[in-house]
Amino acid sequence: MSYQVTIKDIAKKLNISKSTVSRVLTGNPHVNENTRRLVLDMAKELDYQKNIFARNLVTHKSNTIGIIVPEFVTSFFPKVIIGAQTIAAKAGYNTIIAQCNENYETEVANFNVMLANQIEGLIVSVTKETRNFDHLKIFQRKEIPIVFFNRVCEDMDVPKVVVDDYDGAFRAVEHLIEIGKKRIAHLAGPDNLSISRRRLNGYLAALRKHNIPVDEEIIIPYDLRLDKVKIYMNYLLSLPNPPDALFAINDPTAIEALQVIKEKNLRIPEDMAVVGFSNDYTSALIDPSLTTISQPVQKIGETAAELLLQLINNEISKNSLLIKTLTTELIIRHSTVR
Amino acid sequence: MSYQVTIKDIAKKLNISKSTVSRVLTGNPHVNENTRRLVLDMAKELDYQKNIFARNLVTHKSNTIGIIVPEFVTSFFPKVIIGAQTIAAKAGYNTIIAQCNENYETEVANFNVMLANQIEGLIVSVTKETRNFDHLKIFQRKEIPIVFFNRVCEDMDVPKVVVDDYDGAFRAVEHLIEIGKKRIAHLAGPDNLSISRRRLNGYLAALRKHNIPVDEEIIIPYDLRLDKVKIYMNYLLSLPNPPDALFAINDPTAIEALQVIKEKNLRIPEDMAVVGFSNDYTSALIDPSLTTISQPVQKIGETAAELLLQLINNEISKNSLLIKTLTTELIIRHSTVR
DNA sequence: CTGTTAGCGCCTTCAA
DNA sequence: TTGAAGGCGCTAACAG
Repeated sequence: MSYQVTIKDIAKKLNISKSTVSRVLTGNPHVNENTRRLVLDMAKELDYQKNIFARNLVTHKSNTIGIIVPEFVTSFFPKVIIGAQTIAAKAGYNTIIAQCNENYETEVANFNVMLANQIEGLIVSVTKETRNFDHLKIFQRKEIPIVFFNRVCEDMDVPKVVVDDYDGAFRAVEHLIEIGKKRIAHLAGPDNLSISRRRLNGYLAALRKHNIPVDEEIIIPYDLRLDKVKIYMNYLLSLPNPPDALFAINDPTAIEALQVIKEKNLRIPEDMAVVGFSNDYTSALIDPSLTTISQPVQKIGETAAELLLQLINNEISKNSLLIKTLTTELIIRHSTVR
Repeated sequence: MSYQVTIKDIAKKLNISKSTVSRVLTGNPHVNENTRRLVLDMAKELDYQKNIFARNLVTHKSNTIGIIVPEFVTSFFPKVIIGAQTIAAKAGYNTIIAQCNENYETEVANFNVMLANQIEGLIVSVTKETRNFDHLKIFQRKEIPIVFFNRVCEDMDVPKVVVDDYDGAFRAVEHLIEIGKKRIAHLAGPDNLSISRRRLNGYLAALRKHNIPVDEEIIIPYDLRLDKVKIYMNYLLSLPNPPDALFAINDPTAIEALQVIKEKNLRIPEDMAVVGFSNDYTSALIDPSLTTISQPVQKIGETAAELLLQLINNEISKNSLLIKTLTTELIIRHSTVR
């Protein structure tokens, strides 16, 4: 690391005390307007950059928040990050980003990185493997505020930003019913993720509302590993009484399913209609284009960051069981309507 | 920020000196095996976490590298980051990630964030707007090593990780020629990006090798704003002598182009064959699937990080004009071959 | 092998 | 309005 200009250097050059220089640089008002100018000019001239490590050490503040996401492959989480980072930056906060490759161990490791960096608050969406939340509880013990989004831990008493998965799923399935489908399968997510459960419940509610019998045989929870989709679709399509529609937990799953259906030369949507969830970039482009539920991705990140900053600044109580639910939108495309 | 356990606390509890505790914690070998155990146990018991700000302050090392990417929307850059982060983590380095929304001002701001965080090295791919590189030169002046990847600044004398764009483009175009195409258009990138120029050169070389005349009329550089693709495609297709194939600078561009061609009810690949570059997630899924050049995405990140760590550790000279060129692969799909 | 000491660069009393 | 001094938590000599 090369030499860095310090407050001492500025003080020496100007032949004044370090404390005066420091006052100017911290925005302390009790400084002569003249000396302030002098210091500021000199700081600029020397290209002074505050040593944040020294500042953090003495102020016990890191001015940094963390974001931990389960993966980086779909565009969903990166877009959420953009939203969160924008808000954080406006408030003068740095952001540390970590992704977990959908791996629990990595998640725990990332939490420790956050701890080591003394972040003032954390925005999290957990991996699909995460069933144990002890690593999160350390943050609560240390009173570092946390905000969940998307994949939340419902048992934990912290603010969450979610979309109305129940309602989205409900409308997705109701749409399938409205176009005349009678036997709707569901490729569900792992039930440790609350989004899986909420979407499943929306699915069930829509069936019930329209007096369609629920058949456990065609409700398949899986671990979101896309290579499994083919197996489950083959199973569904080989049933004596196969489904005429599919509601998939998310778009990648739906897209995988579409490939299998196409390989079998079944007609979409006549033989099998498909709805996904998320409105991924790809969904509008594939053939047939995918009917799906879109989420306000960037807004999710913004909302989470706003919430977190309020918690950090004690503008809202850490214990307030705050859940921000954003709305979704049904986007109808050719996988359900020709 | 809540109370943090310090070396002092451990020392007090064990009634030994702080320096001994510190020795244990920094891996200094000159410590009695017995006291070492004692300290380690107590550290664990108290859940001690080293204050990295204090450590960084005194060691003048941040143990952190930075990665700046132009955008976060396509999966390319996030995947590169995964690769880089893996290598960095193995070497005990933290990673700070910043993305620029393809915006020059944001890029400059992000460079300052990196500076403020005293990163020991930086991995960068610049935005499509970046034509001025002064913000990079500050790093050279401070002797903070930089490694470029993908979108590099060729004038700067720093190591770079690229794929063989020239060769990839060459093979893409040669493939079009081999399937019988005679008039191949090119939607090129902005010429401030070297990848644009290298891919253009590969295109030109392939034409020349096969004695196909170069027609400037059907070589269109554009600013990578996808909404423009429609305009350019309409132009190309309305020419009195329209092209029978297209080589697009990247997959998103090619995919946009496919949409336009399909809307016009032209046959792909008979009337118009298309090749992209990158092998994005979507490319295999759209209809027709897109022939493209795939890049070893994660490997790019890994290579960049390895290079950077070597520079940081002075294992290679900062001035060595090092360019790592990774190879690409032609992936033939239905947009060129039925 | 262990303890003492002196800072790293900054902020913040306290006194002038 | 300014200066001097102490300390944040840690590391790294220097003694012993």
